[in-house]
Amino acid sequence: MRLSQLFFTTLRDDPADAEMPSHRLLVRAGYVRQLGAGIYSLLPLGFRVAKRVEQVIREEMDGIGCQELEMPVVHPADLWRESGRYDSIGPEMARFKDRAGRDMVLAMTHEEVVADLLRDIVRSYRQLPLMVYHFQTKFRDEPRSRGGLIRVREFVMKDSYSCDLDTAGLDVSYEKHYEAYSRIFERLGLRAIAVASDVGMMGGSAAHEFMVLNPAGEDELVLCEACGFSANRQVAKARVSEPPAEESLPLEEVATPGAATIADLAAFLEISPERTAKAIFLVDGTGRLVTAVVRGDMDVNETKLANTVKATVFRPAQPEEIRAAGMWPGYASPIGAHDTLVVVDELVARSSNLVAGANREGFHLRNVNAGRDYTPDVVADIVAAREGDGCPSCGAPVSIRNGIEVGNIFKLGTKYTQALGATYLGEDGNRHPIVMGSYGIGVGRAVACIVEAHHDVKGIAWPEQVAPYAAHLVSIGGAREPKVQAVARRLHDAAAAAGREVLWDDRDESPGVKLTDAELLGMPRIVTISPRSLAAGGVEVTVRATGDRSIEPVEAVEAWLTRS
RNA sequence: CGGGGCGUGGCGCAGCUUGGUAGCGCGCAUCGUUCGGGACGAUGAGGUCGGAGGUUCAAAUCCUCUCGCCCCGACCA
Repeated sequence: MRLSQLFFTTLRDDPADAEMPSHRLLVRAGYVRQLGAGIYSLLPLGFRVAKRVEQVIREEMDGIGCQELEMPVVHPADLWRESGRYDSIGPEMARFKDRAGRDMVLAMTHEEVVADLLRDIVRSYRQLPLMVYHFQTKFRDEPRSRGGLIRVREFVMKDSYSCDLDTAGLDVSYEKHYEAYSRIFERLGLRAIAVASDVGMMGGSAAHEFMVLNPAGEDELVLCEACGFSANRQVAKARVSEPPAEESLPLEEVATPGAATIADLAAFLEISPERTAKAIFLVDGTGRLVTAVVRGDMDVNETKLANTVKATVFRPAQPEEIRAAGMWPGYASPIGAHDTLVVVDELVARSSNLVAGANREGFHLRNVNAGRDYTPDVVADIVAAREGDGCPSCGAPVSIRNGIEVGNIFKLGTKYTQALGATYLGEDGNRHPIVMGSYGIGVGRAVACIVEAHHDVKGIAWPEQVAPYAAHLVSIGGAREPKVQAVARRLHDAAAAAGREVLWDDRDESPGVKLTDAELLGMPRIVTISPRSLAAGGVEVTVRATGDRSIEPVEAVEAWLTRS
């Protein structure tokens, strides 16, 4: 491909709205262009990268016996009504009516379609197990897109679905995906770590997310260097030293004027925050007030809390709502509370003689003991793991890092097949729901993560497996140097003839421009052809990632470019 | 949805406070010189100042509304 013909342009300046390296470089080097918030075009270079990423994924999916197909982007709303998600999913799903007035949706995912296909096609246990996948555009109207290609609203995802007779079969399919994903990210040049994750609104029994560490990542991971434990902070258990066993002391009210925060309270009473209990008030989707009680030095993990009380969404409670339940914001505790669900963290339940609110402005109570002074409705692990807490597996201190989710695998179970009636007739003569798993990888996000991991101040440095072209020929001297032109054309044409197209910067630009652009674009090898290199015996080959350069005979480079 | 910021030629920006002929750098076009690290000279093209309404003799500039984009938060297979 001649650069003079390529539909692209490089930018000398960083685009004003790009912050992450991947965003800046992909725009600046002419790989992508933004159309709207979270909506991007892939230019020819970007498209080639995406195709190569897809090919890696395709090979690994095919390798585990997953069959490629294609399912629609536009779905009748009725299909989503059958699974119940038409109503349970919020405004992030785009809805519209067709000309006949039928409700339609833009697909966010394809569990329903798979289940619909299964109920059409699968009759007997002999037809299972089965795995299918496709690459398809998804539209999710995220409340906030950000970070260039990292978080977008429209994107291509590889999603696959396993369909098994039972959960034992699901375990096998899940494991196959786990292994395939590990190989995929390895091949893509991504150091992805699998972390246990929340199953969220997808339902199901187990899930892993494949995460790439990145300071700008939106997920928080709890990692243990000692034993390799890893989990999403949303679900990670924290091991904290056991509270001292003490005799319960009598309740004692103490004036704490102005001490409405844990920090103020601890300072005022000259005690450690560990000796206090704090109450957090949330209202769930049904309007129920949830009072969560954790130790003063810890924070509530809303995901854990939501799973504990079977809530889907929370909002912070208003002060009036808290007072209506018999508690006083700033000086609150569940003592004497009513009309609220009291959820107490395990650690608080096991602690003795904590300081907690008196539900009276300016007063706290010493020696509060759960069970004696108030009755928890639920006792559960609801706190967020902290940096330095004990690893739940080995006890060593954990660290907390940000990560970007590049893939996920879910054990779905029978949620969708039951709702849609996708069943098979078993060996036992009975009808059973098919057991599903679902597995996703965002292609564009993977591309962005590869750039995050493979770039320097000069530009991108693609791993060979995903580079849009294996080599970038830079001819120096232009039309004045027929020998240079001839060698460049020979290499370019030979590679093209061998089906291994290379990029050739044949533009009439100064050497500085061409070399700078070559480094920005990031092909694995930059081949410089100039009077100087020819005089030295060939062409100069620079390894983009390392900067290593050497003069190679033209024949050797030609052989390398054309080998299959 | 809450908070903050920004919309001026393809890109990056100044001009706005204090209304009065729209500017700079890069890029682009033509010609000439140059040619291994973002060259130089000359000439030139290109802008409804996001949009609508208002104030005014006069609006990029002041006022109102509106659209879009970015960042933080909330949210999120």
